[in-house]
Amino acid sequence: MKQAKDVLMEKNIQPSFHRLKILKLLTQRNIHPTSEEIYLKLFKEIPTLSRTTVYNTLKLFCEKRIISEVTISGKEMRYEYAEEPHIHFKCRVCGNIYDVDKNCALLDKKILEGHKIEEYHIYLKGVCKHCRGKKRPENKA
Amino acid sequence: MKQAKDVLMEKNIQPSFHRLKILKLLTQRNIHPTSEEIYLKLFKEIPTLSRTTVYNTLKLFCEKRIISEVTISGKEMRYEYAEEPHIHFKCRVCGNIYDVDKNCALLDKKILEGHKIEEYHIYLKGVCKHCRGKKRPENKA
DNA sequence: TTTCGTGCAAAGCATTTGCAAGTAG
DNA sequence: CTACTTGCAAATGCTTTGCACGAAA
Repeated sequence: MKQAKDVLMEKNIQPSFHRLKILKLLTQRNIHPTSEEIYLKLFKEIPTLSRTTVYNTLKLFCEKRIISEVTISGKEMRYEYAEEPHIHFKCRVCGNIYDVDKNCALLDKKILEGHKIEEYHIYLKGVCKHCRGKKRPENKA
Repeated sequence: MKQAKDVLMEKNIQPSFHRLKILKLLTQRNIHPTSEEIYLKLFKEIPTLSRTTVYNTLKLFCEKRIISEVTISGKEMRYEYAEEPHIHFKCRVCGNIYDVDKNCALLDKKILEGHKIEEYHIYLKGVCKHCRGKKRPENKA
């Protein structure tokens, strides 16, 4: 795994303390946090952190294609550090988001019906393997 | 094509004037309007229409699985009347959303890595065939 | 010294909610 | 009469913006 500092330097972004913290948090495997989740988690370590900085940083990282937006929820934006496109699954019972199987022929296509494809966002919804056995599955999200 | 009135009756929804108007608008082919677009369009014919009614109706239709939510934009919710799952493409230059090719093996799967799939949302982003020839493509959305 | 990173507070925008009035069976 | 549909206005929640302070190059 590339060093967080190098990732930023390569994109001509000053590797400030806050930016490094936010990027390191995002490089954890299989997480898709909201800006609020990022803020709350880092706030414990950095009590001076502001939501604005989190938003500014996420916006900057998205523009520089370091992270990508996950719009699976429709309610709030989620973010992930993704080096290659993959598929997301959201469980309507527990609300968890899982990364699943990458072997999708669709992901290889660069042109489809004449349109140039730059980004793939594949969102599946249903009931996850952990919730399928539950007696009374209730929608959480 | 089924009659709008019958679609609602089958789901035990009173086919009120407003509901029929909203449903009929949504059954047009290949459109993915926001609630605001629906409101503005219908407001011309129905000056007493309120945004609340549009929201209430869209929520009801979603719950009854008559329409589905399209979260491709991340900014605002879009809606569509979709009888079968398909793929959406959003052009970052003109902002238009296109329905594309349905032949995706993924769409046949009911179970993936143990998770039960109930909904498919496949969003592609890039530059559409109409904008690819433009001199200075600028992001619109 | 000039630019950049940060943070507060206010504003913005899409959506939801509480409640009251009107309508239909 | 009773339940449902509608609409206004206020509230909510996520995100953006304006602006000022302070640190870094």
